[in-house]
Parts: sequence; C-alpha cells; structure tokens
Amino acid sequence: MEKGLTNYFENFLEKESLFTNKKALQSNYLPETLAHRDTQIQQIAQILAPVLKQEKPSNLFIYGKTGTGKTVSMKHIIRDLSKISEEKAIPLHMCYVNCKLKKITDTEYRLLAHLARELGKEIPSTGLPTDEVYKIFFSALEQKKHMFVLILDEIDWLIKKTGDEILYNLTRINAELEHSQITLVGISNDLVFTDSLDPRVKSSLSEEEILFPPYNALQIQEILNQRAAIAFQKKKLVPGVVEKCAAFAARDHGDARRALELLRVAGELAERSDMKKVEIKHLDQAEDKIERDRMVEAVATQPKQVQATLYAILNIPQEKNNLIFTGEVYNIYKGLCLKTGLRPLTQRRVSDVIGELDMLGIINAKVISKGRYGRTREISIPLSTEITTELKSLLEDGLAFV
DNA sequence: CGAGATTCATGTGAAGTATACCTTTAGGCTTAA
DNA sequence: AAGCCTAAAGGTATACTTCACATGAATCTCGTA
Repeated sequence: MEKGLTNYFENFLEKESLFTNKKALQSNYLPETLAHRDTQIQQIAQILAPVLKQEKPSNLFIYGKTGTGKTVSMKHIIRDLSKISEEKAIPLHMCYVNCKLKKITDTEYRLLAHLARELGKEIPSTGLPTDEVYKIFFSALEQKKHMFVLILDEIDWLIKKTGDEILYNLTRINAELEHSQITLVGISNDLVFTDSLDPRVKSSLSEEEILFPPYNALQIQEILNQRAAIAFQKKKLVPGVVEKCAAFAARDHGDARRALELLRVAGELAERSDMKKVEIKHLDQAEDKIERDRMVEAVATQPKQVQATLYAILNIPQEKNNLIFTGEVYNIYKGLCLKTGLRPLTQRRVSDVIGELDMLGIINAKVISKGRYGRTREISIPLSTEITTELKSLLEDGLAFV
C-alpha cells in the first residue's frame, strides 16, 4: 500500500507533462500582446493618457459580452500605465475592483470600505456610517494628491443590487477634491445596463464609450494557438483540437475565456488519463467537467438557506414539463427545515432567494401570471440530470440531514 | 358574444427588528508628583 | 491630578420579518346584439 503510493508519486514525477506553462491558459493570465483588441486598447489608452500629465481624463464606459477581452484589455492598460507612472514618478493610482465579489464589494458600504483600505485605511466590516466611510476615503484621496483611476468591473451587478447613488456620489466627489481627481471606468457585459441609470449618472459615466465586439471563430483560433504555444509542449495537441475548441466557443457569442478554459481543462484531463496528446474527446469531457465544477462551486459557497431552497427546488418531482411554482417550493422548503432543524425563512425572503438563484444562473425563474390562478415564478432547471443529482448529494451533505 | 369586473397566488416595496459590530463617553482604578 | 482601562450608551450595516399593496391574465358577469 505504502509502496504503491510512493511508486505512484515517483512515476508522476518522471512522467513528462503535457504542459510547459499552464498559467498561460488561466483566466488571470496577462499575455504580452493581445490579439484583435488593438483598436479598443488604443482607444482606451488615448482616453486615459491624460492622467500621465495630471489631467483628468473622461470617465469611460466599456461594454461587451463575456469573454470579449474587456477585463484583460483593461488590465493590460493598467499594467502599462502603472509601469510608466512608476518610472517617471507620476502620482497615479489605478484601482481595479470586481463588483461581483460577494461580501467584499457588493454593497455601497463594502465597496467604499474596500477603496479606503486600498488607500491604506483601516475600515471595520460594519458599524460605521456610510458617509463616514466616504469622508475617510475622501480625505485619504486628498492626502495622496494623485490621479485616481477607479475601474469597476461587472458594474451592472453593483448597480442592480444597490442602485446608482454610489456612482453619483463618486462623480460628485471630484468637485470637492483639490489635490486629487478620480476617474471612473465602468465595465459591464449587460449591453442595455446604462438605460436603467439616472440620466445624470449615465451622462457622466459614459462620457466615452467603447464597445468590445465578440470574437469570431477565426480570431479565437488565433488566440488559442498563441496561448497554446506557451502553455503546451510542442505537438501535444491533436490537429483539429484548437479548431473544435474555437468552434465550441464561437457557438455562444465568441467567448474567448471559455475557449481557453476548455483547452486547459481538456489538457488536464488528457494528462490525468496518461494520454500523450490532447484529443477531441477530451474537449467534450472538459465541457462537461467545467459545467459541473462551476455549478458545484457556485452551490457550495452559498449560505445554508439558499442551499436549502435550491434543494427544495431540485427535489420537486420533475414530470410535467418541469414547471415549478414558488408556493410548491416554499412548502417543500418548510418541510425540509423541519427535517434539518433549520429555522425557516418567510415566504417573502424565499421569494428573494429564488431571485438570487436565478441571478446566479443555477435556475431559471420567470414571473408569470396564471390568470385566475394567481401570479408566481415559473421555475425551471437548465441542468442535465447528472449534474442535478450531483448537486443533490452535495446539498444533502451540506445540510446535515437527520 | 364581448367588454369590464373579479380573483387568485404571489410579487414587491417600505418599514420594522435582531444581530453583530463600531465609536464615544463616563466612571473607576492606578500611578506619579 | 493625570493617565489608562473598562463597560455602558448610542449609533450603523446587513439580513431578515411584517405589513400592505400591486399585478395581470384566466375566469366570471352581465348587458347587448
């Protein structure tokens, strides 16, 4: 037994890896050059360049679907600008914030607290009045005497949850700052998001707008090839893998991030099963695995109550066109609480929870009116039965059944 | 037969509550002069 | 008397509850052709 394990590890070490540098396929990887995003990067650079001369650039709004390179492009620019400002000792602070991070940047208070911490201030997680945090942030900013570029990624989430007041306040702050200026860059993949903004906020946020169009299959192929050259050993990909991978991604709106992830996971799967090369079948397996992992991850990190609600939804007998209604869910949920000793939430709250699950993409919930028979959410589960059963058992463990 | 009125089951907004955490302040204790 | 620590008072954000009203199409009602 012991011996076998040691052997296994020894073999593992000796085995030649398919990868040379797997990082190149990870989503946080920043390549030296970005293919097919020259015009966009150029535009952004032009708009933001004035910061180097200590002039306030226009606020900027960037939009485009997921995986069109918005975030990478922006990070690219952040990197270059920061480098230059450092070399030339230009007082410039670029701050990238992803607003989708639960419990970190998903409310006005938390975002502000995060920003103040970025400037080296200690902010408690709760307890302080929000305008107090504004003041702290404000004075820290003023003290530093520099240009502050605030990049809000997934800004639509923030606004959806907390309203657009934050943006209004942030743009207004400039008028009161004497030694510093703040520039906003909003990134969103919701194309119609700005319509829901207060007109004043809208006009000031999108003084400039840049659209990131989806990549086409050919462009994705090039990107994949570029990255694969760095990530994989030579000739480890069966011909056609990249093409198939690009086709997968182009199928739903040219999402390059997905394509890269697909390739990486396919590589990992090939390696794990001791194959010499990455084959097409690994792509199919990878697609499965990614979907599954994403769901498991999303579900496992939810609070207990959300999990219980989801479990209730998954456990409704799936006969008639799998249409499920809120009342039904709530009843099962209550029974579940009884069994697990969980304190039941009100229907009001569960209604919101269902909305949250919908936002997370774990379920589809649409408000419909059934006429004489009332109004409710029509819930359906867009997952394969395998994933559903996997989630169920995951939840059973998590919820500690009696 | 068709235009309104009715109805149901929940959606949804506003206001209130519990909890966990923060700052301020007043009182008590210690210490140094 | 000055300094320091502690505990109570007073305040906030967040997650949730309570209350009350809003929704919107299937169904019902009733006047009319």
